[in-house]
Amino acid sequence: MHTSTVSRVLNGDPAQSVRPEIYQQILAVARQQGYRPNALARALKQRRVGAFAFVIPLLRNPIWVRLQRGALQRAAERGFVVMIMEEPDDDAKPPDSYRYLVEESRADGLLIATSLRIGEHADGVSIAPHVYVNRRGPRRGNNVVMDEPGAVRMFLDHVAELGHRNVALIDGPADVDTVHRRVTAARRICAQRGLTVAVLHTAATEEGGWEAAQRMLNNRARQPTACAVGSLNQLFGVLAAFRQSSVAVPDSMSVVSFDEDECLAFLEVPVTSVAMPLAELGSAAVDALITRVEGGQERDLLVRAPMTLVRRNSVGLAPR
Amino acid sequence: MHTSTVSRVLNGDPAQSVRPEIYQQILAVARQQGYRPNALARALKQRRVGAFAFVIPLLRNPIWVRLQRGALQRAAERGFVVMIMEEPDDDAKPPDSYRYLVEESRADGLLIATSLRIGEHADGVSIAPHVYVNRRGPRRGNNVVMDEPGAVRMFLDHVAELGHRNVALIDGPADVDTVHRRVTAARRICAQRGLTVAVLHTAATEEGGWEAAQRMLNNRARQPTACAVGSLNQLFGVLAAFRQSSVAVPDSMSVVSFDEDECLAFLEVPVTSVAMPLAELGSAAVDALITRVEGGQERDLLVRAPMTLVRRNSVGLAPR
DNA sequence: CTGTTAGCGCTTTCAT
DNA sequence: ATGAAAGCGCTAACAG
Repeated sequence: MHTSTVSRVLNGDPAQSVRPEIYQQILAVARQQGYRPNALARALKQRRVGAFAFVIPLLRNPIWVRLQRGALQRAAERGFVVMIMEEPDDDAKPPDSYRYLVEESRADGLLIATSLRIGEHADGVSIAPHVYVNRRGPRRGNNVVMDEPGAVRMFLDHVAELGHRNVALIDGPADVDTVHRRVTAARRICAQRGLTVAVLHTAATEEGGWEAAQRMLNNRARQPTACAVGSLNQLFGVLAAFRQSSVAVPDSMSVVSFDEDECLAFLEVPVTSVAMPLAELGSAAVDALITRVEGGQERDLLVRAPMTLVRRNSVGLAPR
Repeated sequence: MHTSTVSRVLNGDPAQSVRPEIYQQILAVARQQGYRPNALARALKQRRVGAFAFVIPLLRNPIWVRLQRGALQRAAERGFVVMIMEEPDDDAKPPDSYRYLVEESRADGLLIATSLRIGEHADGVSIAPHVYVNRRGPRRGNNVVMDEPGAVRMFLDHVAELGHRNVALIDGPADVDTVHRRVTAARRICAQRGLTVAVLHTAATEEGGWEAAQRMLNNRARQPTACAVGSLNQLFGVLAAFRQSSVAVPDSMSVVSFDEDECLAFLEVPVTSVAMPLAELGSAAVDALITRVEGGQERDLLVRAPMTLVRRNSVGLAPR
């Protein structure tokens, strides 16, 4: 009287055709012996591992942990484990290179959040179920992103209301997808409202922020009075540059960060930020991937969870 | 002429008893068809998955990514994949609760870097191969840690040389193992040298750092003139508190961080830090775990890679 | 209701 | 030097 019956009981077979006494007995013995079904054997049979691989750039940027957290939690809820694969920030491999995880059936699908650049992707992951997180891949239907234009609008609404007419956007390299979307949105919205916007692309590091801020300050024409900064790391550089050049925040320059982090509240001038729904992005991506794995409808996803403007002290009235 | 032969060829069977022509042919076909052995089936047979689980607290603290990076890279070099398991910082589960990953044979072993507190651990993981990373577990032989006393000494040497006699240590809760080791070392070394040391335990957050710094400043007796701070997050709070109380850094107070991060160079007063060998810690932990999985000698490990004092501007001569 | 059987894709004796 | 066969631990289809 065995193994298959046990299997049925432990998996709660829908056709619950097991005598209650046996049922209880099996459960009891299993619990008592601390029995664990071997996930490998099960996966081998069912052709489904119950695991995803999440490819992320290992950056010193707290936003990724929020994203990870959202994804890990949702995956756990839905019975999947997630293995994080590092993408070294320097020499980034094409997303393609993680396909092997699915081919070896170590993973059922791929969550891809590399620092992928536009046009950089060979269309190679297509065979394996995958979803691009916070980036758009080569094909429609596999992308889940946040409302970057909405974030930009939130920044512009806030500073325009305080009288700013000349703004700047300090952000990462132009070919990074998120950056591209923010920049495009900024240009469009500013054009509509008759604001001028300076866009400064630079490395997503403290050093990069410092350099871009210098560049902005040295440009004589139409000095911006408000600027938004793409990442927390850049923000430190930007603030340092302003400090060094004695540009007072917010009196001469208003500053908004697109990365929210608690440390912002403790800086010399607490910095206002736009808090994006990163955890929701992570969980939405997992849901989307599960849908794909189960053969569901492919479609691009815009995470609609609300963003919020976290008002601190780095934004003020436009000078003069 | 089949499957077993193919297996032999692809695994480079030591008893290389395959005719060269067949050998080449198999290799060619395999490459051409993009054949990937199914890791599951192999694992099932060999009773070894080629995967580790790394249990990490998902904190907004960049030190973890360095540790992760070290571990992931080393694991990849040695043919293992690593899945990161989140340990929610609030309600931390006992390390025991990840044993199931090994029992289900999803992982060959566990790297445990939870915010484990002293005495909190049921001795439950013992069955599964595991290694405590940057923390000491209940049993000897499974711990790999860094030289925290060395870091403390580096701080004390540096400030003592500049004439400081009263120092403080602002760090996490007393029952966190790393904190415990730093505090013990600080007390011992200070006693030896006739320095006084104030120890302030607090939450490992900006808020915690702020609170502890206030507490330190409000204590009338023997004001410290130099303090070390356990984590980057706390550091922001500490600096904010000093700023608010008009305590000049480094003129009235020297500050050293035990977390190194590039952003420290861009703060209003660039902060000196002790840079710990975190990547080496990660890779050493992986090596140790592989040793255990392969049934090798168990022993505690102290990562000996050099620490360095990153001198910036937050440390000065003792006042008066 | 429950036991028997086959097979997931691979490695590993054991024969040839 | 290679093929045949068994089996890792599980699930699913089929008998009884």
